[in-house]
Amino acid sequence: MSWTDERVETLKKMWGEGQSASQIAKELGGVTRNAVIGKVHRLGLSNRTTTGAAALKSEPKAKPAPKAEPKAKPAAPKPAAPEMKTEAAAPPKSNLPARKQIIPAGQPLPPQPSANEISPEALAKVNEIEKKAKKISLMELTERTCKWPVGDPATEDFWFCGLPVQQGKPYCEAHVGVAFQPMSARRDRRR
DNA sequence: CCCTGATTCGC
DNA sequence: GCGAATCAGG
Repeated sequence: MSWTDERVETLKKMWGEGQSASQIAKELGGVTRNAVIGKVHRLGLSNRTTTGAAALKSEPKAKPAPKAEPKAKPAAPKPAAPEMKTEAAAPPKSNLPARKQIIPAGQPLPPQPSANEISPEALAKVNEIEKKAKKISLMELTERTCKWPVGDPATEDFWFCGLPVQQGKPYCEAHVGVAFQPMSARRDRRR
């Protein structure tokens, strides 16, 4: 595949929208995110309002002893970028009255702190995402699917969240929220 | 581990 | 010009 005007346009458009290089690559097809990034650079359009996870803190560090720089590099074209918006990829969401008491717990899973000392927000979030849950079965679990169990294992109404996990954690972001409590009220009862 | 962009360098 | 490999950071 080559960079036709069309493809370049799509690239520019998406990049401008804050899409990640991998997403753009996926969209275009036939190219990898590396190719996209490479092109982006060659095109001159680079830094936008840094996307999502990576490359946020890349700040040109002042060199402590920059005396060995015979090359003159006065040109520093840096037209101020009025774009100061952060990534805004919020999918439209509709609210539905949450139901109560979900997040049961299979058995060997999340330590549930009295199911009420949990951040109301976290709970709300869980209810919210459970509607989006992929509802996968035990065998469909992979290293990167949320392993949060929902429903009663003894029922047909049982499934695992299955959403993309939070990096490192076994659950998706929402479930991580209720699974890993900051530990506060529940002090050590053993001492 | 997964993801992100940045750079390098052989083609 | 292109992009895989590699790097750097979250």
